[in-house]
Amino acid sequence: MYRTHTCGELRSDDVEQTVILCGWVDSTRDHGKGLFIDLRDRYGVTQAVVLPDRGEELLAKSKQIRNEFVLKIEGTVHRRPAGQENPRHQSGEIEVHIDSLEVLNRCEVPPFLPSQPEMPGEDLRLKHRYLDLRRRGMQTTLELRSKIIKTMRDYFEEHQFIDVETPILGRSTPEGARDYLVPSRVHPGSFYALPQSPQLYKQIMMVAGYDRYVQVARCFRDEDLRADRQPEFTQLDMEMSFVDSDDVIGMVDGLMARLVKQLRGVDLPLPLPRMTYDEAMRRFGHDAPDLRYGMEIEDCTDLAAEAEFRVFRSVAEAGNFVRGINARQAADRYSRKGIDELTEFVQHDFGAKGLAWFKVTEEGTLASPIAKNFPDTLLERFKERMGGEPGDLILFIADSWDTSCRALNGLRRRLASELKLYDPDEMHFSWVVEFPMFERDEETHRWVAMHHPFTAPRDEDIRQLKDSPEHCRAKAYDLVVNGYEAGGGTIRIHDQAIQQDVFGLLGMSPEEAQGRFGFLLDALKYGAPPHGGIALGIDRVVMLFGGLENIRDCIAFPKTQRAMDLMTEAPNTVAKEQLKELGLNLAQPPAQNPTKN
RNA sequence: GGCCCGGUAGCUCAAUUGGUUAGAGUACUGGACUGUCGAUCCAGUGGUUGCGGGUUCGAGUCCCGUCCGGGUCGCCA
Repeated sequence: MYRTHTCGELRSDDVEQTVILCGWVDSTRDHGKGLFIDLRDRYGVTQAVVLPDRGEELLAKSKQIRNEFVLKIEGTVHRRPAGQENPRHQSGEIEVHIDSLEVLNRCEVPPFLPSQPEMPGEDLRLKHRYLDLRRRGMQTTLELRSKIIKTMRDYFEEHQFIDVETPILGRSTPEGARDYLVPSRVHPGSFYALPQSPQLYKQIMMVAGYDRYVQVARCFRDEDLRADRQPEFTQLDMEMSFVDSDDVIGMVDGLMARLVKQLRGVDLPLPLPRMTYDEAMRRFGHDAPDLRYGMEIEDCTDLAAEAEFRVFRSVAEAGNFVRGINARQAADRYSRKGIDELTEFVQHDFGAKGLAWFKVTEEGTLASPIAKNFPDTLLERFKERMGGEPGDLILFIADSWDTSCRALNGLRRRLASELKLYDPDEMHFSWVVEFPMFERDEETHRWVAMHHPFTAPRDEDIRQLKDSPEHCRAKAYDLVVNGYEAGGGTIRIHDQAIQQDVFGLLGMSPEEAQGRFGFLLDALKYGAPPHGGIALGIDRVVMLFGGLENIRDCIAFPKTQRAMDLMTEAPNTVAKEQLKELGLNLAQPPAQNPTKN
């Protein structure tokens, strides 16, 4: 028998029991005639003691022990001497007096210790992920992840969903993100694509009559990485038949309440609040606003139009916008230099032309280098519109709608973080609904689907599909948590005529559409029920419930910003024979393996 | 692809606006110690300052290039 207990479960009730524990050496404290060993596994840490009276042999053996050795110890559980309990460990009231000890495996001197107080560099953590995953923080996160997925599966099972796996090797559909491609050996020159999501398959499941489908699905997108984006990620993907937006949203509301109850022991009030896309852009400049704090955008374009200040007036006259936010009581927190940094930030990151600012003085007036360009009465109206109180810092962006949205959202997030306007433990759930059906492609000026081309328009917008597509809103909904898009979904088009109209708007002929999505269009002809669904980003949900700042910490084996796995050194070159078998020639010789530097 | 930050001992960091032999904590090695829990005390090993080039009497420090890690804009239906 390897062990009778784990390193996290012994308590004072177990005193006098003979036990066997296995685990890794977290640390040792050598006192000469005896020594202490903290033995660790994923359940906890138990202190084991080699007492001075247990003989030379055991003592000598125990002195060979080093950090991260794998041990099996046998001994008896004892209550610790009074006053020597360690409240930092759950097993801190007891210790195991070692009778015999076996080194199951040695460990080379590790590049870092799982229990060391300083966090090692991320590249080192990823290279030696097996050591990193021994850290308590990673264990906690992976346990949380497992619990979240279990809760999701239980919930959907209770609601009659059926878990169906869909192919990983699929077909490239040139909409959306860049595909990861897999060459076919059997069909030289042809490629599979890894799924960006199981979107089309789950719709086909609906046609097939499996009216409630769910899957924990791995998805792949070959785009640049971010703190919250990995090339390979996991979605909780679901789809339902005979439903409209409210049904899908309600189902996810229930799931979120279940998760919050299960993981935080709190009742989440339902239904979750909803806001339209237009309102989100107007009030927050972003389709996934962080609602843990206020600092909403106010539109002052009408006031700007009255100003002699040319920057403001010309923007207003050109049909653009002067909008601002009020950072309450932040006037003292941002010096002239600090505001210069904010200016550079909005110019550089969002292409804003500039940043106009006012500080509300003790006397209640607006102070700013540009204040002299405004009559006092107008300044007063700006202040009133922005709700300015003494000590506030008011910031304005005068620019196009898009740029002002982007810049103000950027400012809002940055200021909230710097001013600590939110409790990092708090979670705020909401929905953003009624997204536009289409948006203009900047380069080609053609309409492109904002979500995907199968998204259904709102019933009341179908009439204007052809005449004014820009006003056409979709049955689309995003779940937003703390300023992150945690998930998104739509009701799909099940009407052939509408689907063809949408394709037409997107500049796709029926033949072209047939070529790209023929299998889906065919399926939709054979009795497709009204249906819709949603996909939740599980990695992000874990990140949010875990209060973490990047998605890599939620994934056992993540990739770096350059999409490398530092442990396995994937991707890597392959043998010439493998390429030949696939009928592939490299246009360029492969680059030197970058990790070798 | 652009911009920003970082790379110094195994690890985490320091090193005066370019100036002596690049330091500290920790880990590691050896020794001491009967109750520690970030054990303590003593001693020791450990460096191509990511890599390549340049400026200079002199470069960890300045310049150019490059690689790696991170953040971000573009991108991500």
